[in-house]
Amino acid sequence: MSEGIDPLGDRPVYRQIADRLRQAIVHGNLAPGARLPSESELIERYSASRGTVRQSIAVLRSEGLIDVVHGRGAFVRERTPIRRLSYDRFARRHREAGQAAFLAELEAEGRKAEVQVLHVGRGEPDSDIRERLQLSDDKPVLMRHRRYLADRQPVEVATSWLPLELVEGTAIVEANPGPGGIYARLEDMGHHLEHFTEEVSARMPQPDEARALQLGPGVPVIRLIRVAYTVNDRPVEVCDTIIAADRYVLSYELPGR
Amino acid sequence: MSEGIDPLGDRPVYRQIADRLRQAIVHGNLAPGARLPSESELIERYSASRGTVRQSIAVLRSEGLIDVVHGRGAFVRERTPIRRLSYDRFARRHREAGQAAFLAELEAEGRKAEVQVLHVGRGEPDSDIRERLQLSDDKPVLMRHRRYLADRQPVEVATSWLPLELVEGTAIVEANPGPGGIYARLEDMGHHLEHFTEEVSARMPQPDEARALQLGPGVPVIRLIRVAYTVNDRPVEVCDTIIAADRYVLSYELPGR
DNA sequence: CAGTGGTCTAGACCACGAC
DNA sequence: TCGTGGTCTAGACCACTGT
Repeated sequence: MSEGIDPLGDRPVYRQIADRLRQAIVHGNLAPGARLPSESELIERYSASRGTVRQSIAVLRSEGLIDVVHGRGAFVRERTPIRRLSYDRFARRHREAGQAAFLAELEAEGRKAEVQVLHVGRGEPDSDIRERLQLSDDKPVLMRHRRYLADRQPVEVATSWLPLELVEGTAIVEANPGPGGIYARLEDMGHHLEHFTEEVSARMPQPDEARALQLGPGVPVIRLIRVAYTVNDRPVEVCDTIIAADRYVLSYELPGR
Repeated sequence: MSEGIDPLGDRPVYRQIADRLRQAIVHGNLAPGARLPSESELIERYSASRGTVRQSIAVLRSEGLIDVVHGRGAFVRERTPIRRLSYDRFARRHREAGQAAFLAELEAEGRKAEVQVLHVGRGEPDSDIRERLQLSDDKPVLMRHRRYLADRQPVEVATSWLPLELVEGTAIVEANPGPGGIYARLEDMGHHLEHFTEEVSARMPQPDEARALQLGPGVPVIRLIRVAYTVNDRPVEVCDTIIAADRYVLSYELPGR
């Protein structure tokens, strides 16, 4: 029973099988959460070898369409747009209310937010980060590395870099910088944050990122590099964030002129 | 010669091989453009079967680290941040200068920009697009589908949706809407564009997107949904853009308060 | 032509999950 | 225990790239 597969066609068998399964998924014949036919079933249905069938499964995996669980089977992944970052994320009123951006956002949605401070101390940023900080090579830099969870699921890891001479001896070098986070502390110190820039790109995760964010295969990450500027366009912080792309939507507002 | 691979370890052999190769890539021992050892070489070096070696190559492929060319070999992918969208992308002065945003940007960088209008006509948007347009189901919608190239390489495909009753009989329903693009035409008609929102997410491409953008495996896409508003927060256009993530960086500016 | 990667097969053993 | 997917092997034939 070749079931409409053409072993002699231009398109390889494993792709033809993947096409069939993909069709079923996007057309809803296989709903989110549904189990795909097992490998044995596919072998029989398409008269293909196990290797070929597994290759077709790998295609759908790399497309992020399914999750495969050892001993259970392959399942259509749930399509969840989930959350969004707002463009007024860094409004001063949030800092004054004693809420760091992440906590404020999630609390507004009734979610449980958690911040894990993984490391705080002197660090050596990549040259492009240092460049954004406009800091010469001999100046020491503070690194703050942390992970953010929403409803116990990791959603992003972030690394902040600040000139050490600016923050030495303040709460910013502590694991817990106090209410409102480090931006509130910078404001306390008279460093008013005038504007921010954000650069957004996307790529596949590195293995350590996939681990830290518990990413399934076929899930990319969004990389967000934010620079916080005080008066005179002086950069005071660079924050390098890796976001699980299946759990986030970023939202921005742009002026028309 | 197992070359330090442990066939009995917890970590599967193919992953151990992938780890070695990845190390060489990120540490620069294998520079961008360099050729990886051939499958035969890896088989010998690690005393593994061809299947296992190919599995390790597949890992690096799915991570977007290498490109494999039939008959030639596997090559370390070039890391090219390339271009960036600016936050003043929709400044009115560009429209007045008769330049649509994409063309203006690339020209400023000395690149060759091209726009291919693939389809213009009535279309049926998804319900979430219609929702963003704030248009009831019975109202007809104009669809403009196009592809953008930079230096002959496709970088994004975009689909714009506009209320048909707003644009019927204007240049906006033509393949070529004239200097400054459709935003300039909307302004001509008195629809001043006051602000825009952009939602950014990322995922792996669907097969048709991979084809249209000539994406290699392991390259995600950025999805950008922009809504253009005229006075009274009235949405006049929704633009749904799929961007090759290895060719773009998006750049935004945020106020501090 | 030789060397490369692309596809496919048939079989083996292992590890996980559910009953 | 049985069915599931995870890993690995040895071999085959094909298609593309370069000389």
